[in-house]
Amino acid sequence: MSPEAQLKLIKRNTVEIIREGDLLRRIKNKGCLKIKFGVDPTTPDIHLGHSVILLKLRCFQDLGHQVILLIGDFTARVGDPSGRIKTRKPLSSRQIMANAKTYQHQSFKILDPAKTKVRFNSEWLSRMNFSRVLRLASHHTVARMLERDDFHKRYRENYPIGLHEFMYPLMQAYDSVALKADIEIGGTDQKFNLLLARQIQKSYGQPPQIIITMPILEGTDGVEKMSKSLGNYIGISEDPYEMYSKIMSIPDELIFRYFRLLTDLKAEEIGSKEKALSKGILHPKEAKKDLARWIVSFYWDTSSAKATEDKFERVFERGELPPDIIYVDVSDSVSVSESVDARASKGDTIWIVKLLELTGLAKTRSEARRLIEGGAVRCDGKKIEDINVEISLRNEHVLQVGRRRFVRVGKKAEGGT
RNA sequence: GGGGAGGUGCCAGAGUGGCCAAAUGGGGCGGGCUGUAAACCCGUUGGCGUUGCCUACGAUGGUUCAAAUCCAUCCCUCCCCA
Repeated sequence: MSPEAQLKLIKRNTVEIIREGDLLRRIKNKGCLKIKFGVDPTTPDIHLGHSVILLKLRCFQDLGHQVILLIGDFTARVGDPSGRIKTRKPLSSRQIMANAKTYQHQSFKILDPAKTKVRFNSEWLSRMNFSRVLRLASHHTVARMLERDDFHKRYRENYPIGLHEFMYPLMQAYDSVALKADIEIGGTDQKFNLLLARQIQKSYGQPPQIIITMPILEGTDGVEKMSKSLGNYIGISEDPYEMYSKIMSIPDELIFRYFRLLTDLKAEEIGSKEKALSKGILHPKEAKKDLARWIVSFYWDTSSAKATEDKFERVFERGELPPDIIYVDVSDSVSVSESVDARASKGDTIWIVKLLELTGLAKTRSEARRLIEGGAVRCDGKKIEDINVEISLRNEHVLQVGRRRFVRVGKKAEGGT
């Protein structure tokens, strides 16, 4: 593909490319470029927010370039201060390695493993001695470090900044030196770090990398960026139904942003959907279902997407029971049941509050009580009004908490103790 | 090294001897409305078979009939000066 045509594909969805001219020139001169993407293995789960970048990397791979997935196993000991108001807790190296492995595994849902090189920055960073660290640090100033938005904010608001945190951007920059990266890609929140790497590369006599920033995807709340710690994320390894449901719960305003950033649909196609929606021809819910179906098909397959949609329609559009309610056998617990209360000593019944806790529908008994008091609990479709209800276990029951959480309970084994 | 200010629930932030499981806001959860969207309204938000009991306001110990609140020591953070 011609360099110009490549550039056009690469540019799609990017926020900024510094510098575009360099990129074009490098494609012309080198052909195959090394694209670095740094991964922070502090959280193991990849979500759709990450996938915005991973999809772009996939695009590079399809154009014949080489992707380097850089696992920041060493830097994870510091933790990226980006956007943080607090210093991060360092993880154990065992935890980091485990996360890194999961990360790799998940990223291959998008990336082509054959065209992905995985590297760990402990390879070079752990071997840096103090004099080399000093040399690296001498290339940057405190004033400029404090220009970084999050540092600036923390400094101004009297929050602590660990000195080691200042090293984080430098380490990340040095990774680019070690890898001789042609391009580094990251979210817009990484711009400072990405730019710093250019400067450091120059100090080390290397041509500065081209940097590409990608938009930060909003999470299911539609406001904050998608992240696990905020609990507004959609993981790419979540089961299809979970994934589908979460997509259906995003605010309408996000539908087309998701379409653009997360699907391969042609811009014109997305545009025409958008037009149809604003004219009232297309119901937002239908547009969202299209989106959900597309995404689930991408990360799983079309048949599970279809099955998931059926289930969704059944449960939420028609109010029927889902086809695959998880079954919990509570026989053991029944026998152990503290039959302090005479009512419970019949042996074949179980207190509803306890049952909710056992099935995991409530984390604690107090929570179970609250749910019942709030009118959220149903047994076989009938609302539970009384906190003291004993559920007979001679038959199987369907327990429901809220609108979408179901569990079948029963007693299977004969013996027990 | 010297001086000063602080550490409260998931977060922010009141409370300075009993009326405090701790105001208020945010977030979460649940209910209503709906398209499982948003907005809005209501309830709830430490544990426990719960008109009561237990554990909790940085940590430990003390004063007191009674401590988030007073005292001592320790740990941590911030500011100013050097």
